[in-house]
Amino acid sequence: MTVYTPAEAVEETGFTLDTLRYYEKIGLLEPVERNAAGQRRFSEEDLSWLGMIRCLRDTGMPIAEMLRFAELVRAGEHTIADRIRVLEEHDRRVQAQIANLAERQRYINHKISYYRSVL
Amino acid sequence: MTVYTPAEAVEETGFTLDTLRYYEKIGLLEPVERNAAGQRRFSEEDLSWLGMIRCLRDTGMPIAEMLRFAELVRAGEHTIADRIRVLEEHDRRVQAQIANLAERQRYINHKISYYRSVL
DNA sequence: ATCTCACCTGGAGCCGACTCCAGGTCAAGC
DNA sequence: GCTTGACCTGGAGTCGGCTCCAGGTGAGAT
Repeated sequence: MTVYTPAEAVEETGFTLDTLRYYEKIGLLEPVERNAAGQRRFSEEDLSWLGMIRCLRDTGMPIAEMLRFAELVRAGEHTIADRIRVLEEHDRRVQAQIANLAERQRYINHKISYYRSVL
Repeated sequence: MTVYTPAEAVEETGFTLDTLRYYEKIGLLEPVERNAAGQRRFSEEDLSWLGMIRCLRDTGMPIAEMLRFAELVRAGEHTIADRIRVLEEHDRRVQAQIANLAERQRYINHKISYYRSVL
């Protein structure tokens, strides 16, 4: 049952402490355990959930949708089919993002080639 | 020398009219020609530059950097080597974005598989 | 002629996602 | 025992990028 101080959680997750507090405040993170002095002590579970958050965030999922996903997770096992649906849908968007970036990248490369040709 | 009405420019570029006006206001777009009544008439050149803008925007380049690129373009032919540098640098970031998305997508897919396994 | 509709302007407002601040509390090293 | 520094809170502020609004103009369709 390892616990992590705020500084360690920052280190592990790559989020700032302010961001972690913000996520807790808006309910993206369930209320984090506290020590006697009221300081946060993050659990392994918190960190693993934050790993999911990072993944969703970095693939462009808006906070509002992450909140909905968080509620599914909290609601228990019977929402697993729903969670799969959310993730599959998101996966498709990520796929589309990648395709779009690759397409735009081709344009950029054409432009670079053109510039090279007129140098 | 085809010209485009605002509505046509919207149609062609996929930007809203407000966004086009905003881009002109901040100097991302050079002052657009006007007809006698003061209404904008976009040139082919404007549209092609907007195509570039769309590409850079959709690949995540911040407006501040697009502005710098716009200045290079305005400054004339002698900035072509600099423009190549900007685009190459950006291309690398796009590449990194794609790699990152693909990586995150793997995580999402693992999660989906896991959820399927516990259904 | 009149109406409608696409425009125009300057400036305010909005939204998402943080980020910062003031003022306070504890714990641990010297 | 004191200082330093990591942490706490609620709430305000910031930032990027639009988006909307009020009030007005001019041109073409009925």
